[in-house]
Parts: sequence; structure tokens; C-alpha cells
Amino acid sequence: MAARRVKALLAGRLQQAVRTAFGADEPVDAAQLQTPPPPHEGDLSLGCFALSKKLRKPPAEIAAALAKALPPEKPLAKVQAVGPYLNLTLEAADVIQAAFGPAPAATATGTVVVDFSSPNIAKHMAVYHLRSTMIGNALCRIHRALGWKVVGVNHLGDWGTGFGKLIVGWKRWWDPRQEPTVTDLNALYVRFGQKAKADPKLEEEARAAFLALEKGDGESRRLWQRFRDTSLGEFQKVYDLLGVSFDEVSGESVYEPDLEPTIALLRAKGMVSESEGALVVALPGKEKPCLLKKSDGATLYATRDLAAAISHQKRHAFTRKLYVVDAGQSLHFVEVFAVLAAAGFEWASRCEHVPFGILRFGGKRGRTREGGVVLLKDVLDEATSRALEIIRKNSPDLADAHTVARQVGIGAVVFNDLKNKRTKDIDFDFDEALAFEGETGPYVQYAHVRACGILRKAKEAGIALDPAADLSPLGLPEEKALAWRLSLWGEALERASREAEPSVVAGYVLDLAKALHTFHYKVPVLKASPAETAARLRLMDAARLRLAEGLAVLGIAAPEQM
RNA sequence: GCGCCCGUAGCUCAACUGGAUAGAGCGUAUGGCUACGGACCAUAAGGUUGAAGGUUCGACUCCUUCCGGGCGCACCA
Repeated sequence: MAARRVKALLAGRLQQAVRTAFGADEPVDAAQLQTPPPPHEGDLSLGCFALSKKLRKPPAEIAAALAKALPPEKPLAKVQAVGPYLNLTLEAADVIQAAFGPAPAATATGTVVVDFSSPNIAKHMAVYHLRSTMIGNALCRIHRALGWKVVGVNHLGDWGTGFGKLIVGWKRWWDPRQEPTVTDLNALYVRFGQKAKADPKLEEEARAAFLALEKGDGESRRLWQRFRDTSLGEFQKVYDLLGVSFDEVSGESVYEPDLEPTIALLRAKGMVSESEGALVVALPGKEKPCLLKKSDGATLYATRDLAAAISHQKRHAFTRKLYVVDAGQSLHFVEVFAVLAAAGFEWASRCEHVPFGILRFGGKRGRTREGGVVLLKDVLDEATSRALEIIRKNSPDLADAHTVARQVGIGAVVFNDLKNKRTKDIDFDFDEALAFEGETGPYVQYAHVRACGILRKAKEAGIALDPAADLSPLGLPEEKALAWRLSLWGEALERASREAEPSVVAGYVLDLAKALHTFHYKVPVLKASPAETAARLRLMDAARLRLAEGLAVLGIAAPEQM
């Protein structure tokens, strides 16, 4: 767990070397130690460009002088100056020891509120909901792993004029004795849209129905609650499949009572004005204002987000709030944060929009070429059945094949979603999302499975895993590479948190799986001397645990067989 | 028109935030089944990093302009 410790130690020593070589006291930051590109020898490298500026000497000269001044003791096996670079090769034994050193205590003490998933009531969860859901879920777990207090919030789209339409549709076309599904609700909504084209009176009726709902009319409220419960029940099935949970399931409706006080608060600060019949906040330096109320008096999305933000800060005193919402809504968040800042809330700067790219099908946004919405559940089911097919072929004797197929199939879809930088647009492709070879979820799971297999076999042979086994028999390049990768975990997590970027963790887990696969291929664990077997089992077990942990952070299961 | 995002191998993407000869996977070609699990390992071919300038000892990365794609730009969320 301690690549950082090794780097800090070496940075300190390098600083000392600068002192002895040049008599100057220049700081050497551990972050300057980077990994040299492949053809070059070494595990860490210092480019002497910054020192060159400070010391006013050519960087190559500095590298050479430091190579001499740096004592080649303990973790260092070799020190060599290559042009302006100082390349450090670490002793394999020390790298391996470092990987098993105590984990640095979690230093983060903040609270992060993560706002994610946020599906709309009376609509299905479609494939494009996967992005917010899994990116947000991963961000929650990344911060928990770092020691943050995390509040994962599902801010449902459960309010707005759409519910007036739904209520009207319900009253006209639904037999209330029947229990509706989400499909039924959605159909009512669509039907309303069609009928309203021919009959404008319907729109008026819908507005009235929503007004009644806002005023707390009993029947409207009961209907709305029913729609909400039905939808939530269906969402939950998908969340169960994905292993996603929330600390707070709220929604826009929850902040309804806060809207007037929020507007009053802004008004008291003299920020609110009227424009074209609407209530707005003018934003300094912006051409267009942020709307609080439509000219008909109804509140808007921005108003509810303002109220929700204020409420979250009051209740959780967050040090960071992340909104995992697609990039198309960037302007909305710019405006909301600007209003909060203008209102004098210093915590406005701690709110971050975490945008992600648009999902498309063959070039069309959110829909297939045929115009249908692709349901998330259908994709997950398809992935599961494809995985099951492969399991039947490769592991016909596997018990509980269905469970494993679900873990592998869904793992493939989720990993595919998280492996790329989130700002990239995605043109969803079944064969790509459901690929099981190469840089995929199943590839990572398979590395874990192979390690589990060897551990199982060891147990059958009566060889117990010794968590305190002597590591000194280790030293092969594959073992060193594996250990070094293990010790980079903390840095990967921190970067993922800093950039709110789960793909950093996905990349880490892929690299670790690659190192483990190579290890499995090249290094015999059980067909070795007892001391080697014990040490390799311990190393392999650490790698497999880390893979499981990394996958868990991404919201992906790590089966023991597949 | 203005603002934000994207443009890297045939395809999908990396590149530790300005450092070395730009790296992976897929696909293609080849090798490894006397396999601690082949959903794997390995070798090879494949590049003017959209274009042109600029800053710098040094640019995929920063600045300017342009080209191409996407998304926004007050009463939807």
C-alpha cells in the first residue's frame, strides 16, 4: 500500500543529495518521481529540469551529480543518470515488502454528498441511466474507501407539470381497480400527449391538476404517491441487479415546502427581479438570467435545485457536493452555482457538476434507430444470457451458473461504462458493451477467479495460506511488478477522488489484472519449493483481495469461479 | 452568432496534468493446449496526435485562429 511512502523516502534522500552535491537546499517533491517509459530501466525517475532552473546548471549535469551523491542503499538497487533523467531501480525485495507494509491511515475527514441516478417517475430506467447511476455509485465508494463520510442521494424527478398530465390521463383512461405498471403509466403519459394535440383543453386541465397537487389536494396527492411507489418499486429491481443503494432517496417534491422560503431569501438579498412576467435572478456577466418562476407562477428545476443545495448544506455541512448529471446540463449548474455564490454562500464553490458524455444508439440520442427506448434491465438481461452461454461452454460443472452469469454479464456492462473518461460521448454498441475479452470486466474477474482457483487447490492439497509467510523468496520480475502495482492503490483512489473520475480506478484494476494474469502464466505457485509456494500464495492472495476491492468500488462483483 | 465538451493506430480508448522512442484492447498475422482455469500469455504490422501558427530547453497536453462532430443558449427536467 505504500508506493507513496517509498516515493517520500526517496524524495527526502534526493533532497539530501542535492545538498551534498550542490550545497543548495531545494525541495524535491515526491510527485516529481514518475515511472520511466518502457525501454528505459528503472522504477522511478526524476527529470532534473526544475532543479536545472533553480541551480542554473544543465539538467544532465545535475542528474549525473545526483547519481553520484545518492547513496545506493536499501530500497535502491541501481541509480543511473540517463541524459537529464535520474533513473532509480528499486530492489525487488523492498518493493515487495513495501506492498505489504501497513496501509497509511485514511486522512480524509470531509463529508461528500453525491447526487446521482435521479430517474423520472412514471418512466422506465433506460440504458442512459446507467451512466449517472454507476459513476455516482463509484464516486460514493471511492470516497468511502478514502475515509470520507458519504451521503449518496437519489434526487428523483418526481415533481413538475408532467404529473398534472398523468393525473388527467389516469382519470380519463385508467380503470383504478387495476394495478398499473410503469409501462402503463408511461403509456398514459404518451397517450395524453397525443390527445392533447387535438384537444388543447387537456393541457389546461393538466395545469389545473398539477396546481391541485401542489396545493395538497387529497386525491391528487394519493395518486401521485401511487405513481411514485410503483416507479420506485421498479427502479429498486434494477438497483438490486446493479448492487446500488442510496443513503437518501428524496426528489424534487421533497423541497416543495422550501421553495417559497428560498425565493424569499434571495429576494431579501435584493437579487430577485421580474422579467417578461417571470421571476428571475440576473447573473453578473451573463446575458441571460436564471429563472425561479415561470410567468404562470410555477417553479422550475433551478428553483428546486437551489432549495435542495441549501438543504443539503444545512443538514450535512458538506465539504464537497457532486452532481453526477449529463454534460447537456452544464449551463444549468453554472447558473445554480452562480446564484448560490451571488447569495453569499461560501460553500457554493464546493459544489461541482460532474458531467458525463451523451449516450447514443447508432447516432441517435437515447433511442434506437427504430425509435424505441432501450431499457436498462433488458441490456442487463441480455448480458446475463450471453455470459451464461459462455459459462455453459467453458465451465459446464459450475454450480450456481445463473448467479455467476449475472455477475459476469452485468460486470461487463458496468465496466465498459466506467473504463473510459466520463466526458466521452458513448455510441452504445451491444457487442462492445457485452464483450468478455480484452480490457473488460470479465477479464478482471477472470484474473481474480484464477487466483481463487489456485488457492482452492492449495487448500485441497493441505497447504494453508499463511498471512505472515516469509516474503524473501520472492524477487522475480513478475512478482515485483505485481507488488508495485499493489502499492499504487492509494494514489489511484486519491486521483479518482480529486478528478471525480471512476475510470482511474478501472484503469488501476485493469493494470493489476494484467500483472496477475502474467504472473499466473509465468510463475508456478504450487509446483515450487514450500517456501516459494508460501510466499507466492501470500502475494497472490493480496492481489486477488485488491482486485475484489477494486471491483467492489466500481460496483462489480468478483466471483470465485466463472 | 455565443458558450461548454470532444477530435490520438482500421475501430474503441490511454498517456501520471509540460518531459525520454505517444501506449493498451479489439481486429489482422504468427507462436504457446505435456493448461496450478486458453474468458489467458506472447511476438509482429499499424501514428505528420484534425490543420496552421505561437509560448518553451521540451507540447497530445498551455495560448491564438481555423476545420470537423456533439451539447446547450428564459418560462421542460
